[in-house]
Amino acid sequence: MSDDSQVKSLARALQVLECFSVEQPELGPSEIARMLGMQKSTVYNILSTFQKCGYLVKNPQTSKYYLGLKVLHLGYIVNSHHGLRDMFLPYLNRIAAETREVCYFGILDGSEVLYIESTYPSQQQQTRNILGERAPLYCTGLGKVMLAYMPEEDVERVLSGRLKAYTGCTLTDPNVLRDHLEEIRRNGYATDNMEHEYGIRCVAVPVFNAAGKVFAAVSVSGPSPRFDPETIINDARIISSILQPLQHCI
Amino acid sequence: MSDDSQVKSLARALQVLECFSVEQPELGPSEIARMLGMQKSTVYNILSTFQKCGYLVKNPQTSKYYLGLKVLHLGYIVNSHHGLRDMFLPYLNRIAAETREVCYFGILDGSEVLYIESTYPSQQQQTRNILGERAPLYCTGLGKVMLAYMPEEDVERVLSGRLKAYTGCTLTDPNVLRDHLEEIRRNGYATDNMEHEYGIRCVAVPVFNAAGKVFAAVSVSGPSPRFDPETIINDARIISSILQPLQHCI
DNA sequence: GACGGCGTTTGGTAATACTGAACACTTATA
DNA sequence: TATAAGTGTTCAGTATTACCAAACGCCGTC
Repeated sequence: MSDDSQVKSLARALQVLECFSVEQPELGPSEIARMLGMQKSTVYNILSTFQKCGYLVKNPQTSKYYLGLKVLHLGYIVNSHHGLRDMFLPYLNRIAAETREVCYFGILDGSEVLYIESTYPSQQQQTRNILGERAPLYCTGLGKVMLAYMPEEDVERVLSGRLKAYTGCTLTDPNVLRDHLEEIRRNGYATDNMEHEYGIRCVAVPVFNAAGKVFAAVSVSGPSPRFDPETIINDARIISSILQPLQHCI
Repeated sequence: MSDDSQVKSLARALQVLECFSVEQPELGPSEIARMLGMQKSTVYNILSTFQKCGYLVKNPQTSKYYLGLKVLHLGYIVNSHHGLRDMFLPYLNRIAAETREVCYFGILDGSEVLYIESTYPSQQQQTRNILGERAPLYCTGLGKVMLAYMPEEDVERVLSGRLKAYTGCTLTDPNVLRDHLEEIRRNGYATDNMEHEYGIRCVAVPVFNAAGKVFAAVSVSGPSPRFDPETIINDARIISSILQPLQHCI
């Protein structure tokens, strides 16, 4: 595992690939070279190789590059291998229908929530793809409920990191958060009181694997006025009962 | 664009990445080295670099590698950039509900259909993720209806390729297919009479971009007995009318 | 206990990826 | 209109480094 057993040019190339984002889906050699402090021509060679292999596509209008459809296929293999989405989707649909709220399914990936799927109470309703989106653990319902059931050392690593305040409601004091996690464990579910986004409240329930460790969570969320204490308890109960057959079996 | 302006080590590394598939989601250095005719230690270095960057994960049980969650994020960016899934999903939900059949949405990618999304008539119904799956053009409803509206030279390139018979119903004679495409253009929709999978029939309608070129298609499919001639015409009409607002606007 | 499989480590050399400058081109400023 | 600053692209030389090959330790089986 020594550093010189790594292919440095590949690591550099992957850095280039990671410059592409939702905010900046199209980039040229100069932009990337500036972002990474690399040579323009070096970036160019990397880009044109990715293009030749189908991972990047060149926009002939702008001469810039964007991520190609080939990466979708890789994502498909991942999903198929994990199989989580397919396994959970029918349950998520039921949760959205019975709570009449938008339902989210996310898994624990390092110190972030990785969103896998969302479902909606009505089929006609406008929806959007969230696969691949990420959010912090400490300020989202999904994240906090996973944090509450994670090993202490992992929790401390998260709490000792930067706790950015996304809204005025975000809990950024590690001590307050520790007490809050204790309360979540008592309740068996977490709430998100507009800690990540203004006006959005949510209720989240953990999902445990066969080894008894939390690895995912399911939430319903919506406009804050709808989420009074009674609704929250009721929704948590609905989610828990629907997810029951999936607990401790993966 | 000469071949030596490419980063060869990157191209090799991407070859390694492409060895992973739905059928073989977990691979070790020896297996990959055999598949590609490369040196075992070379592959090992590439694998461990991908691992360090998060694109591969090592299974500690087997010491083999599998695709990590990071590639999902790249897929998310692609989707967000293209935005097709989000744009089409509400319409696909309506199509599934009104035809009471499973609805598929695929786009043209080279000489294949790339499936983007599927929707189901009932929300509770079991469903599966198809994003990233691919199928040939000449023997699927989605593929044939796109083929019917593609430029002649592209059609000929597909027809001159290998036309594998997936079932006894698959059309493998280029001349028969040419006539068949003419018929599809007359009808405005394509049918798939168990040409790709036994027992499955389907109806597919093309989607055109602002430049008037076909770039995607939508189909409904199901068990063959349900698809009598009358139902087919009716379903085609339903799909066309629901998709109407999306035609020629992308 | 020898063999064959695996993933991993190592050193030396031949391949090659990066540097840096120049190119052709567009856009915007003077 | 001329200049300047930006872009993507090309090219040669050099210093990096990625690959080859063999050996390692480990786990099975024969």
